[in-house]
Amino acid sequence: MTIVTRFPPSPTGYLHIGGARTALFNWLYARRHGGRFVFRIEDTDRERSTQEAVDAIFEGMAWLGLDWDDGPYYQTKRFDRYHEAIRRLLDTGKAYHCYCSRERLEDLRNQQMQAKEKPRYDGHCRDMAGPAPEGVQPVVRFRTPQGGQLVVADRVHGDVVFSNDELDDLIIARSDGSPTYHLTVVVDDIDMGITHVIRGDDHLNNTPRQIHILEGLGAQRPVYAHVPMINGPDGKKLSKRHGAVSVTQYRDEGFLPEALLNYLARLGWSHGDEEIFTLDELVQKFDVDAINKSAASFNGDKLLWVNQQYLQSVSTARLVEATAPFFAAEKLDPSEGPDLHALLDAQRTRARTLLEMVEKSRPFFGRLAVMDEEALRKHLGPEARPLLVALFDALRVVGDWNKTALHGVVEAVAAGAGIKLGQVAQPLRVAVTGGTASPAIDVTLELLGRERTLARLEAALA
RNA sequence: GCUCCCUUCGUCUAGUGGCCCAGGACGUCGCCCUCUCACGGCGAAAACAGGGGUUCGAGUCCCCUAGGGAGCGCCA
Repeated sequence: MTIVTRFPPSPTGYLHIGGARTALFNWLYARRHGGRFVFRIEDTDRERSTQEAVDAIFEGMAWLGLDWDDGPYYQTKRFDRYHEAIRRLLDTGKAYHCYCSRERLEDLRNQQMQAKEKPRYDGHCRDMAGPAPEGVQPVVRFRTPQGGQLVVADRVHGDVVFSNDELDDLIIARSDGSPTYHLTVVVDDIDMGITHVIRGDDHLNNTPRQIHILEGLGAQRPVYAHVPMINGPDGKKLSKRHGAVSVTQYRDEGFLPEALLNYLARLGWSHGDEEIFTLDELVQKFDVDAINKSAASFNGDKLLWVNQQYLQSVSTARLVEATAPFFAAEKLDPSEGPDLHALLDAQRTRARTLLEMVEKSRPFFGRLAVMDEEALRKHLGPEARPLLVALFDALRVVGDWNKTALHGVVEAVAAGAGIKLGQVAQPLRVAVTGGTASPAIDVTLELLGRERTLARLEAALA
């Protein structure tokens, strides 16, 4: 049997962290088993669905590299199928027309709430005999079996039993004839041959209703796996006030998609003590049975660490490619600086994001815009002058401008002055980069190049 | 309110009755490396929500309590 999973976002906003993880799990599961991953847009809520949101979701999926084998399907283009299903349910007596007014429903609801009961439809029209009321556009309700229980065999939660009496006869078609959510998902999942439904556990309570409809339509139940939610760092529901929730925000902040994916995979899922997984490893090792049951809190520090791990291990070519947008955003022209490969290799252990990597590379471009005042005071006082002069003279005559030669020069100047390497490296560093932190001094000088180094030393002396 | 779900260090988690006076990772702190910042190495503090059972033995099984979450819409 081919395994078919799906990701069905409703386009009411960007692709967020939680959705991305759900998509990832479905994608991984399909890839792992050589199955198919279907992508579907649940846009039946025309009030809230927007084209911008559809585009944003595509953008997020593309950046993450989560591709699908089937779709995208749009529910708004599948109304014929939904009407057909509703018709069939009506014809087989598994659904019925309900003429109750919204007012009656509202009153019923209030009464039940007041009596501290669970609000649910009372089945008023369930067995209505006689002619239909005049001038009322009815809704269609599903006839939920009464009595007995339904057990959802969930791959992460185990068997969850619901008593049918807790469920009421839900509306599957509105009075304007349009289908509602529970009906559309079920019809879609049947039509698209979905074998595994992996989704947030906020849907666990909805599952028995959907199973009833599904079986009412004569279909086989898929395998269900309800994964725990992702909360904000404070353990509360993830929202904008927690900072970045959209995956494209992470892209813009300088995270590598593979790092985000790695981090997300480890939220609610684990494989022994392993932390870093390549995508291939994830595909190989991911399994819904290893998903845990409790909600996870999003931890930005750990994401930063994971990203840093990737920054350190990724190829230099990848770094060049990935930092390009950030150089542009920071208004730095890579062609006006040192060899990019060498630069990025020197910075890769010093940054946790691509953005940070580029920001820290600023001294290697153009002229020194900002100088760290405190560093200047501390390292470039009058006593540093003779040192800088010696450095300038020695550096000016360096033949081959490379790390080894430069290291020799700095060492020689230190020896000449009878001081430690650090005592000359630090003033030099400040003079030449404007700050106290940079790659090793010889590497820094090499990256800067002869011209820039000498010019800055001269400026510092003046 | 009713129903369902969840509960191991601050956080992500390992753990499927004895291998656990609970392991790894992030973060924190200390030390080492070191020309700075980092990387890296070593080490420390830090948890089985509480209470009852079952068992020779419970983080692991059962029950209760507490706390958290979700669902209960002519939203998805």
